[in-house]
Amino acid sequence: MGVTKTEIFTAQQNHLALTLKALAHPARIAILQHIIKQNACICNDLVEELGLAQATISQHLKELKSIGIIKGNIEGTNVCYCVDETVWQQVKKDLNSFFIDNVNIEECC
Amino acid sequence: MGVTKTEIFTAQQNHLALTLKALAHPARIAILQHIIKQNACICNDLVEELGLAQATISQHLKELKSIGIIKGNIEGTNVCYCVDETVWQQVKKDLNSFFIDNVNIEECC
DNA sequence: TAAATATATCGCAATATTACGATAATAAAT
DNA sequence: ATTTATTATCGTAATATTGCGATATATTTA
Repeated sequence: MGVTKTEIFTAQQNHLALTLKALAHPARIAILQHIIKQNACICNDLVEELGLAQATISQHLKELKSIGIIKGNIEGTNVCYCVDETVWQQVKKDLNSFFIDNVNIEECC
Repeated sequence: MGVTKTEIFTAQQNHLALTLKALAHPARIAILQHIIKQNACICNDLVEELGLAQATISQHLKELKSIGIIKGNIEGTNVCYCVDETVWQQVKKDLNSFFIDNVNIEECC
């Protein structure tokens, strides 16, 4: 018990859920917003900007990387993070599909 | 430790994160899709459709209700669930804002 | 009133998430 | 080579999530 039963859902449902989960934390939303605002940024910028420990920021970056929505380029001792445009657009598309495919909503009963 | 530090984020960031979290489970995505497909449905339909225990479905419905995206009308011993159109549109708008306000994405470094 | 039906809630066990200090790994600068 | 700077990973504590059986609640039917 206590484990999500992924086997009873479709690949699409599981994938969308994983994507949403990766985005479903205020720190990760803030990280994405900051990366986009600055076009790119290094881990330490986020530590100062958000006021979370370096280990915590690094962990959140890892989760965002896990769905591919950001990528990091090594530049000396820094790692420069930016959004992966292709994945970003795909996520946008997946969410739109979910909301647009289901348009004819009527009120209840 | 181990608790999300909501106080260091904006209300908008926290709200979007909560919304995404409520949607970030395959069962809840499946529930929403089924409700929309059937226009409305009762809890027991979902139990049979998804193959999760009645208590589990009820809990997932509660989480969806917590962000207001679904509402339930009591009809005898049944509760008829459907999407709250206003909230649905608002969620759609919030997500669009997040993705559309951040359009000029460039590749990294 | 009693039985049947549908849903919600409680309590619990298994697992996952969140945050952080400590430490490792890597590259630049001295 | 050693120090400095940046990031990743490990280990751990606190908390949250997931799923389900058992039970409570509420309405309908017999």
